[in-house]
Amino acid sequence: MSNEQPEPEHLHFWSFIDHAIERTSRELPGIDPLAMRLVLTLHRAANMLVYDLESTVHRPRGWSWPGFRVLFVIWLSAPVEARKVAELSGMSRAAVSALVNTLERDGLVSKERAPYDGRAVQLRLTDAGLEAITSAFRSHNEREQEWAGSLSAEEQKTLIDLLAKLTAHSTHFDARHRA
Amino acid sequence: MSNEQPEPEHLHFWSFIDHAIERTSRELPGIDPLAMRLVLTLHRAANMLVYDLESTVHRPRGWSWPGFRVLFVIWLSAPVEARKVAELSGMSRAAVSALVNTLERDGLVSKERAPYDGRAVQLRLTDAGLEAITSAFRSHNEREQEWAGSLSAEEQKTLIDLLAKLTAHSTHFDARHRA
DNA sequence: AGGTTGTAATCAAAGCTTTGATTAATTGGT
DNA sequence: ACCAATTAATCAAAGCTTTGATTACAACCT
Repeated sequence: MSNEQPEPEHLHFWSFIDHAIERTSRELPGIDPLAMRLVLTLHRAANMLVYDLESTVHRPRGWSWPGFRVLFVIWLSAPVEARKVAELSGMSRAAVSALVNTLERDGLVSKERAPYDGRAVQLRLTDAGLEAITSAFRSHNEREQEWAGSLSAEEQKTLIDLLAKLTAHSTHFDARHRA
Repeated sequence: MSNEQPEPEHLHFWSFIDHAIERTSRELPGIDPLAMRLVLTLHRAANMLVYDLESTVHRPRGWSWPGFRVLFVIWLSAPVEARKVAELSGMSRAAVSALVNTLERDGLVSKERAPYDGRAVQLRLTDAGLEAITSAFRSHNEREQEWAGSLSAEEQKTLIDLLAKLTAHSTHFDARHRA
């Protein structure tokens, strides 16, 4: 395995996946290049999407993508326990706890002890939080439409079905998940 | 918009996307539910994949997914400037700078000033870094095969093509990207 | 009632990421 | 030769995330 390829100038963002697959499957036996391309492509697509939505929709409003996700879940299920927000959003409980602190500091979320269980905390949106999430959500969905518009409705459905199948089957080989 | 739905106990990870789409498209006119489902499904699939790979392959070896990504890029393009690593991996230059510091501290990467440009830094793997990345990459690809195995080869190709189309077309509506 | 076990939330330490500012070196125009 | 504009890397501050430990409360069992 040589580290002395002298021409990384010829590598670019769009060609790197091809290069990586060519190089690794040539040099390492037993690699599955299709699985590798699937994971690299999926990760890159999600990253680009998140970066674009965060920088065009959320940061200009003064908040983050994780903050949006938490507000979104609380909006659709309030009053809701912090534990549930973690489950629904796919975050850890500690991450939700930290995030809710900043959202509470910014006046978007209110927190109070559950009357039926002294351990649990119930979360709700404040009026400002409700105003913020509905406005941001519209803008967010407009941007989602820009992205989805790359594909026909049929293609979008196919993509959704394949992704759903991928995640559904992850339960068949004991994929690790949070909590 | 009522926040007083009293039964978030009936919401669960797998049904939340359906609930969110039903609720938002009922209450907010002009929302595109298909675009929304596409983005939610894509984000969730990528998150689950990353979480599983990181917790089964990388953390047990004592490193992180971002560390793996940087080692991977350096492996396939060394000697390479930090700026190029940022471009190829889709990270910011500052993130690469910070990450390379920890990889250097851990003895996996070496850093030296480029002879032809006093600003640039050239990165290479150390022997330990090369050993680490080849071993981790095999294990990583085995896990990728578990995930990809949920789909037939034809389905995998279709999924890759649709994701590639999505990202390729992102250039047509001035999607924001790093650097 | 008392004690064990389990669960919700939070804390602590470490790491990654972001934006914006700073430093240093190169390039290009005059 | 000189000065302005770029460019590479890094720094600084703030925020998010992770794992593992801690605190507080609840449930169960005898």
